[in-house]
Amino acid sequence: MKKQENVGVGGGEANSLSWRVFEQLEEGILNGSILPGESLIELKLSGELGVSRTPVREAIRMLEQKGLVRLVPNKGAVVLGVDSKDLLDVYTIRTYIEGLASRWAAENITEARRKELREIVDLQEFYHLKSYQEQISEMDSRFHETIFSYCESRTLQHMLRDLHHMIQRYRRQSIAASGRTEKAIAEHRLILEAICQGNGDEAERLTVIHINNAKENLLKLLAKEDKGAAYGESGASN
Amino acid sequence: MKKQENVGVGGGEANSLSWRVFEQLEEGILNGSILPGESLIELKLSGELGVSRTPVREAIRMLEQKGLVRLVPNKGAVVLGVDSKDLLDVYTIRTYIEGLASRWAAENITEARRKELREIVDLQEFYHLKSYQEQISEMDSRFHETIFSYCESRTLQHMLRDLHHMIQRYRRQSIAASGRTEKAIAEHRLILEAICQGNGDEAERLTVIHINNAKENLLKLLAKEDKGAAYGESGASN
DNA sequence: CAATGAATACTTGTATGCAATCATGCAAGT
DNA sequence: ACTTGCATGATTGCATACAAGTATTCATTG
Repeated sequence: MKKQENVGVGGGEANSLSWRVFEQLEEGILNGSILPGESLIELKLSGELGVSRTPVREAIRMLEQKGLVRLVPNKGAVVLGVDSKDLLDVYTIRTYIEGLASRWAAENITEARRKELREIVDLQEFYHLKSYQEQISEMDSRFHETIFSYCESRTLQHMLRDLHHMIQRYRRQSIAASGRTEKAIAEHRLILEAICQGNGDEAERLTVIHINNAKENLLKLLAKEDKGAAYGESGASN
Repeated sequence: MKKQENVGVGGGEANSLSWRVFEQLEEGILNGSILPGESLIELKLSGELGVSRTPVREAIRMLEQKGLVRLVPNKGAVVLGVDSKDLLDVYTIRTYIEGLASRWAAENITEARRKELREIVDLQEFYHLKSYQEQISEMDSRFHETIFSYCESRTLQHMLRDLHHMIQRYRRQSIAASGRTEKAIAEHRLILEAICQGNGDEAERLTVIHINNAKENLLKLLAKEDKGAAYGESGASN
């Protein structure tokens, strides 16, 4: 038991087929191209993806642990998907715990982290001025993910990562022409400052408000959708 | 070669070898019999458990999704385990979201559920009078699990189930001779009443307090442990 | 004796084969 | 027409086979 120097896990997930299949299926489920109720048939998938059943099986097992499919005895893995109720639940849950992540991030702030976080918000502002919607959304995700990577709680980070995965479809589709972008960036900046100052109370308070605002936005969007409007209008920046 | 058993698909998850291996490994990791840093070698495990590599692999993939092991390219799956920092984090996180589960449970209360919940607390009290420690703990788990099965949020339930899994070792070992049992049952009863009355605010408030108390208890226990005392004394009932 | 390089063993990743189980459809009988 | 029983096919669960990469060991050489 000597030899340490393992592969840096940061970012680089395993490059195995199992993982690629998993990510592909997850993506499909979360962005809606694989519909809830659908059955994932190992043989069919392995044919379509050009791999054998083994990686497909493993991917399906992983999806099951994530709660994205349910294994039904002789029917295959039936897709559960994420409906609008789930979406709202996720936002509510985030209201409850993402503030905690900000609090902990504030408690664990370092100079390098201050710099990194600030850069993200600056970039987001820059992209906003340029109206680069795609990048705005990208920075939005980065901001939140960076914060909870600073919280130094494996458990909380894991939970938040899963939650963010679940809502990525909504986030991506709601990027364009957000009336809230400007406000959201301002909120990000406030949170940023609180975290940089190591003010956990304030960071938490502001984050809760921020996510509540995002949730209100989602509610409006869902109401519009119910009235028949399309999906991709109104605000992102949650 | 090995006994084929009539295994079959029956039950989908519970009966499959993969599932059993998964549960066995999970149990081992969470109760500390498989130590953090240890490598799970597929061939070794498949030999020890008398199954082939396939179910072992699948179990390991599941553990990875749960964050209990980390797959290292050519070293196998290295166990991450749950240290006391994780334990505390879990309690803190529960403080933030388990109240939400109680709130939602209160909002979705029905007559049948009132009855079921009440029975659990009654039983716990009964076992307390009889000093059946094992059953007290069992009812403790049942109480909380039942509540978040009523919250009707797949996501929240999933998250809480995982959290409870993570701390099951502590809960089990801290059953005996809890000075807090009586107090905890009283708190359960208060929460029960709030939920039964559909009073979400109160249910949430009481639950937060309850879990905070349990957390304080854990802190005391960990402090004692640091001073060299054994693990299994003092309070359960979280 | 130390260094180096080749052989070996270990470990995972992927594919395939086989058995068990369940769903489905069809035919026969009442 | 409705039910029952059987044959067939679909699908999973598990085991094994094979390939590839890596760590380790050991022998050879300077």
